[in-house]
Amino acid sequence: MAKQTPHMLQEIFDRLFAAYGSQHWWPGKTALEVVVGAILAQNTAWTNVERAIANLKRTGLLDWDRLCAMTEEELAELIRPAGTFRIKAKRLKAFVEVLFDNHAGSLDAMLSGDLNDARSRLLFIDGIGPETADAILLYAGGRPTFVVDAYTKRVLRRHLMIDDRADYESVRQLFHESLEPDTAMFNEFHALFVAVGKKHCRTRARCEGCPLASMHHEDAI
DNA sequence: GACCAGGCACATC
DNA sequence: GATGTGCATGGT
Repeated sequence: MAKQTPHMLQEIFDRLFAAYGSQHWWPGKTALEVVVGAILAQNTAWTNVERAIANLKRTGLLDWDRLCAMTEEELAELIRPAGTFRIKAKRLKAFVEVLFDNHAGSLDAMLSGDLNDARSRLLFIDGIGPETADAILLYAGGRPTFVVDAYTKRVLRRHLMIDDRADYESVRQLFHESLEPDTAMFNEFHALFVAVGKKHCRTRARCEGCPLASMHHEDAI
């Protein structure tokens, strides 16, 4: 890991924000929708997640009590467009079960308290891995935890800031050691990684005009 | 018709 | 502890 990493992360953020501005991810949506979206989005294109959420809204089932009451099979059928729907139905039910059994149905209670404790509680739920846990904590709970996704790794890898096989926790650690915890900034930073990743770092042919182009760079994927 | 998309759990070596 | 595989839809 490069020693100048702290400054580089700040510089990357500054450059991306200057280039793309505020991304407004998950704006104006409820915490419930964020949680459902985070689980449905696993290894799935966001357009498919939106179809599934639209199905839940249309039938009036995008509601904690309704989700708790319905069967896994009914839920699976509604979220089918999101793909891996049987697995995701089980995961949503697992989340809702913990929410009601351990936190009296209060998402606020579930996501509050010591950040590491709250994170551990989420990770203990079947189907909630590190990225989904961090997405829920950051976007639904407003907690300052960094969400490391495929784009984040790809961009950092491409700019020689991480080893190609760096695991999730080590990359997250990098952000938490290098930057002051700041919910709004972490939110923005994650979205900016997706923006630059989609536009420039997906293939080697797209480096033209990349805001990070003059930074240390690896041409190979 | 591959290949990918805002992963995760589980099996196996 | 690292690597491989199933899950499954819709877009490119």
